[in-house]
Amino acid sequence: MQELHIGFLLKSITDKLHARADADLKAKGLTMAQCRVLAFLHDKEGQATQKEIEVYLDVSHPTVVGLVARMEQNGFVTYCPDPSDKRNKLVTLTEKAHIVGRELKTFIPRNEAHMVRMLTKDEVRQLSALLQKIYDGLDEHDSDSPKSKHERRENHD
Amino acid sequence: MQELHIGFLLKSITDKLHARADADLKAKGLTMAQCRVLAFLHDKEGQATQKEIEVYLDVSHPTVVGLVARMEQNGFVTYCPDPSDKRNKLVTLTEKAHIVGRELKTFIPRNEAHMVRMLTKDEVRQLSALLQKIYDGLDEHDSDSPKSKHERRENHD
DNA sequence: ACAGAAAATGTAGTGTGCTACATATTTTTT
DNA sequence: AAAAAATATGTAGCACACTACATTTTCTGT
Repeated sequence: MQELHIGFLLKSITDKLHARADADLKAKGLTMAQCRVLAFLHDKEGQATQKEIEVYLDVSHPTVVGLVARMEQNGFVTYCPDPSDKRNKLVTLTEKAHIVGRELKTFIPRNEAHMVRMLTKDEVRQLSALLQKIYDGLDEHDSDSPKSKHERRENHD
Repeated sequence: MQELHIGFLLKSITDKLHARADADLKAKGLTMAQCRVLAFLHDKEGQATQKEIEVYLDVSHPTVVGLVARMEQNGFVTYCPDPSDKRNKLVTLTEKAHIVGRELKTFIPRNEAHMVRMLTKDEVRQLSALLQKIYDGLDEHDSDSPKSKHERRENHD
C-alpha cells in the first residue's frame, strides 16, 4: 500500500508547472491562465463571451471576471456588452495581444511537452487516457448515469 | 495530435478534487490543505515545526504560515517557539484536533480512492508511476544531473 | 402580455499558492 | 570572538480558485 498519494502528486505537479509557467511569462506581463485565455481568443478569431471562456477553461464565472479584468488592465483585451444579447459581454483581443498571441500559442504545448519529456509517446498516451477517465468520472458523486457528463474539452488539441 | 492537453486535465482534476474535498470538510471547519497538515501532525505524534510541514506539503513557507495561522484561529493547533532552537516554531495539535484527527486520517485516502474508483488496481499503479516520473523530472530545467533531486515524498503511504 | 424561470454577469469574502523582501537565530569561517 | 553564511520564520502584495448572493436581460408558459 504505497500507492494512493496520487492526489498529492497531481497537486504538486500542477502547482510547480503553474509557478514555472508564470515565471516564464512574467516578462510578457502574462500568467498561465491569461495565456490560455489569449490562446483561446486567438482560436476564436479574437472574440468570445465570458461564458465561452468559462466553459473552455472549466472554471467558475467569478474566476473569469477577474482574469478578464486583469487582462483588460494590461491592455490585452477590451470588453463590451453584446448588442444582440445584452447579457453577454464580448471580450475582444487588442492589436497588441493579437501579435503576441501567435507566439504564445506555442507556449502551452511546449510547456506540456517539456513536462512529459521523460515519458515515451506511448506513456503519454496512457497517462492522457487515465486522466481522462478520472476526469470523466469526477462529477458522478454517487449517481447512476455514467454518461450524464457532457463531454467538454473536445477542442483541446 | 489530439493529446497534450494533459496540463489542462491535471489542473481541472485537482481543482475539482479540491473543491469537493473542501465542501465535504466544511462541516468540520477544515479545508483539504488543513486536513493534510492535521494528518501529518497526527502521524508525528501531534507536533512538528513549520519547516517540516513545509517539506511534507511541498509548498513555500509563506503558504504554511497562512495555513497554520488559520488552523490556530480555529483551535486546531497551538504555536510556540522551540526553546532548544528559537528559529523553529513548534506547531502542536490541540485535544480537539487530536480527536478529529483520527477520523480525518481516513479522509484523504478515501478521497483518493474515490477519485480513481473507475480505474483498475493496475491502472492506478501505472498512473502513479507515470506521475512520479513527471514529478521527479520537474526541477531539472535543462540541467544534466537527473538525480540531483533529493527524493521527497518518501513518507506518503 | 405578464409573471416567473433561466442565463450571463457582477460583487463580496475566503483560502491557498507564489515571489520578494525583512528579521531573528544558529552555525561556520576567518 | 567577530564577521559571514545559513536556516527558519514573518510580512506585503499579488493571482486565481471557490461559494453565496445580487443584478440584468432574455426566454417561457399561461
